[in-house]
Amino acid sequence: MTSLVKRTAIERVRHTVSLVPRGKIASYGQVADLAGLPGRARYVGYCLRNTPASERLPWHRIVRSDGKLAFPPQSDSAHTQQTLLHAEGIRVQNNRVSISEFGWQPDLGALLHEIPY
DNA sequence: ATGCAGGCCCGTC
DNA sequence: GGACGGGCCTGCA
Repeated sequence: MTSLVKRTAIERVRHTVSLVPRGKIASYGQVADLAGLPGRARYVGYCLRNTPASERLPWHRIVRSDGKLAFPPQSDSAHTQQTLLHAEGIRVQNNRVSISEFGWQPDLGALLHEIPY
């Protein structure tokens, strides 16, 4: 299953996002770094926006570096994201989550096995 | 804490 | 080519 040939950037991004475990969150920049695309946080946002729901990516586990959700507080998307996070036991208050509490801290050694970048 | 200006890099027009 | 904007980030006021 662990294909070592995830070439295109968008596939790398999607793959990396898919590795974020339930109940944890990661930032756009973090995903970009892990995907071997340092400095391209915005690109990660672009990818998620353009990823069809059929991909079943845990897009809701991706937030800004300060823990805030990337959507306007009252938007449908923000509401959906909050609901999904809540369902995983992640508390969302004032449109933000606690990085220290829920931030994903991957084992880089193990990741090297998943993401050879 | 909150806001904003740059800077970043890619995709689209 | 050039211009513009984006589910961003960092630094500084």
